[in-house]
Amino acid sequence: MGRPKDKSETRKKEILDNFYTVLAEEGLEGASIAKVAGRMGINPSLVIHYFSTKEEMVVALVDRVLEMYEQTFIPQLSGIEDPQDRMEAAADTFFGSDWAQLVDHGVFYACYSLSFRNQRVRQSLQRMYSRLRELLMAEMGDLMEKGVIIKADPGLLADLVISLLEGYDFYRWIIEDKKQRQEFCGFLKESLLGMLRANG
Amino acid sequence: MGRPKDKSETRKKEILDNFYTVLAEEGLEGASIAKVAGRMGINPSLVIHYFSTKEEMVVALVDRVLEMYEQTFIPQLSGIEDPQDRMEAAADTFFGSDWAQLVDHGVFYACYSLSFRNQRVRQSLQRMYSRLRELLMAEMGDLMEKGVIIKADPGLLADLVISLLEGYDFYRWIIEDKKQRQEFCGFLKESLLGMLRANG
Amino acid sequence: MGRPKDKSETRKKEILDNFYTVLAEEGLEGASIAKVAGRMGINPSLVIHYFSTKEEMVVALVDRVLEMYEQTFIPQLSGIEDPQDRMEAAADTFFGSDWAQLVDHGVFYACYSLSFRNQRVRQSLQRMYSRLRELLMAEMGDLMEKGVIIKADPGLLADLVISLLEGYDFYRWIIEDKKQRQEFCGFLKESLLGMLRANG
Amino acid sequence: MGRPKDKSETRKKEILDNFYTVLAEEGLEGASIAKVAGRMGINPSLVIHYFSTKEEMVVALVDRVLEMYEQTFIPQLSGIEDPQDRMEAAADTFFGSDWAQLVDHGVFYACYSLSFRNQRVRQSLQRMYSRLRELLMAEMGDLMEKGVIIKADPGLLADLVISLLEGYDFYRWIIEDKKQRQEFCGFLKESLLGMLRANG
DNA sequence: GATGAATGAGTATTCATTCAT
DNA sequence: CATGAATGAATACTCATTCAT
Repeated sequence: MGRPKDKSETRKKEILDNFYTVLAEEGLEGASIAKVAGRMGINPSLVIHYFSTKEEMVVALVDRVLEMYEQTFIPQLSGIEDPQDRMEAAADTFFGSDWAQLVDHGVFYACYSLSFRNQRVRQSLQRMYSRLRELLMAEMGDLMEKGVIIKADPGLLADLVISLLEGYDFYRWIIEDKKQRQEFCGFLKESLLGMLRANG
Repeated sequence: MGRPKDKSETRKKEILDNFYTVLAEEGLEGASIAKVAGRMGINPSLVIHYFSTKEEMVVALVDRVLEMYEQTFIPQLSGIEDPQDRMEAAADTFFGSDWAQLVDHGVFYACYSLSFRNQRVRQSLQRMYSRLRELLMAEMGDLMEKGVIIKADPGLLADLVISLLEGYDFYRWIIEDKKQRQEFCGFLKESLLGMLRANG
Repeated sequence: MGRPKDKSETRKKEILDNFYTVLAEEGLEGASIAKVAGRMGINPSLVIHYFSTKEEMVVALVDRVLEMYEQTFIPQLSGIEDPQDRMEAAADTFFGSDWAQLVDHGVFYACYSLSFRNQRVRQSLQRMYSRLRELLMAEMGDLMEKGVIIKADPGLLADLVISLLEGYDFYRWIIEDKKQRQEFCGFLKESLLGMLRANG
Repeated sequence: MGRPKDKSETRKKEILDNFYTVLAEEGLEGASIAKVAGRMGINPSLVIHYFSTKEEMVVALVDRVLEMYEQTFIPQLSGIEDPQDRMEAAADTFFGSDWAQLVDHGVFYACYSLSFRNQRVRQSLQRMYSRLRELLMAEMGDLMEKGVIIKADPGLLADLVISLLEGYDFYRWIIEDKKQRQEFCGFLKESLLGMLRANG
């Protein structure tokens, strides 16, 4: 089945991989079709042959990056029976180093940055976060029912989790001291769990 | 006094203002010396006469932007006698629209983005956040003494406030619905205050 | 055969020809990619498409110029049976007007000048002169055996010939008077032959 | 006397010295008023204040360089009584390292190179060489009278000396091996003396 | 005598893209 | 599918020079 399409698909992926690397190394300002092609040892026109336009390539990359995020948090938020355990596993995921190192920080913020001028990029971002939010909401609802966490608007709770998570991601880069960063990470996780956990 | 220096200084400011606008409109990838000069109706080489390099200009812009932030949060965090009131005033500042609209979002994240490849930019960012952190720590210490907030490591509390603040700033852009955004803002502020306020 | 390569090669030659002319007319300081392209009615970026850098183009030009020299003295130093005749033919070549007008004087000294700051250019020059020296040495050895010239270190004799030749080339440009120049040329040739010819 | 003019003169000299250095380091293509001023820590406009034009500065430099040559060979060719000794002293001067290192090689050939496009530069060169020639001619005449050297047209002999000298200067740069260069130098000097010395 | 503002043309090089092969 | 020729606009930056102070 679909042999020719396969080749095209793998080529596209290959190109996006190299574009990703260039983006990580040189930022939005420094990323160019020529550099991507240069890294691959192919002709720049070939890159355009696959993506027809630089914008198309950028959008494809953003989608790929966001997909990577998605495919990480989806499996992590399931599979554990005990709700209390599951909640903590989720927190571990978000504040763990796997998640943080999943996508190059510079690349992610380049995408975010781009969303201010590129509507398609912004929509991709919104789609991704809305899926994450939905997942968190379902989770929250479940945990509430089981009495593990406070009873509140699940949507707002999800928003809270997301912003804390992103705030952590953002601020982590500012803290240079490794020990301080680790302490900060632990404290943030505890604070979040404390906030959610119903208590009396 | 200091007439000649004045002219140079005002010119530099003028250039940075225009650079800021270009950056807001076209992002890092689209910002160029020629465009800045074009907006001002001057010759590109004059821009270079003042900032001998594009990098120099970028760094100057970053410093200017961060200074704007700083000069906003410093005065806001003082002047109110009653500690309880002051804490709420601070929260209002951070989650209020003034703060959010102080610096163009795209510009701020362009600066942040740049910090991944430009050491000087990163250091400027770190300097700014370290000042904010210090201020918050002092504030926290004070509030703790007065028994208004929970007793905890003031440094960690400051970190928590900063990440919540930045998480809010980040995520706000994703939420398109205005009403949802407002609700989210209010909820976040309340959550923060709730976390800080000594439980009991 | 080799059609595609042909096109590239001829284009490159075409560019070098025009570069040569620009160099002759405006010197190293005045030669620019834009001027070369301008002469050809093509886009400057096309020049860079072929020689990815100005330096690369310069080096190619130098090699081409030196090749022209080489391909002139190689055939001249052979083909005549009688050794005495051959020696005089060689002298005629070096001090004749063909050789002198082979390569534009200004261009040649521009290349030489460049060799002080560009290692590759210097090496090209050295390679050319070392070939000329080898040829002369072989010739000298032959002439010595046949008793036509003095017996001496052939390497040193070759060096002597080369410096006299270059001294002539250099100084010729200083002498404005045509008649004086011709007399000087004849005298130099005779002096050289006298020096070589075993005295009596 | 002439205080203000003095300052102006020393300033000019200072500028030319720095220009010379820049020329030696970066060649004709790389030399610019800005770089000269940069080296001196003064404003580029000040350089133009003294020389009004780049060309004027270049011409002044050429004259200065040639003057340096002149002021070296003039004193060397006098002061020794015995004619035989004087001739050998002269040869020592020309083929000695002092003369060779007097003016940076790159700078000298830059000047020579320039003479192909700048009439004033060419004339300066011609003036210098004509003085050298005159001096040599007088010397030759004297030596002929005294029977130390061959009887021939002194003008042609002077031309011969000059071209051998310049050929040596030119070719020395090509020979990389130090030992070979020294041998070559000695051989050239001997050849010259042999040629001049009355046969016998 | 010296500085600094300003210009305008010029530099090499890079860019995304199109087209023919 | 892939290359290479070609373009034209853009990039940061340098240049010599003028002018006002």
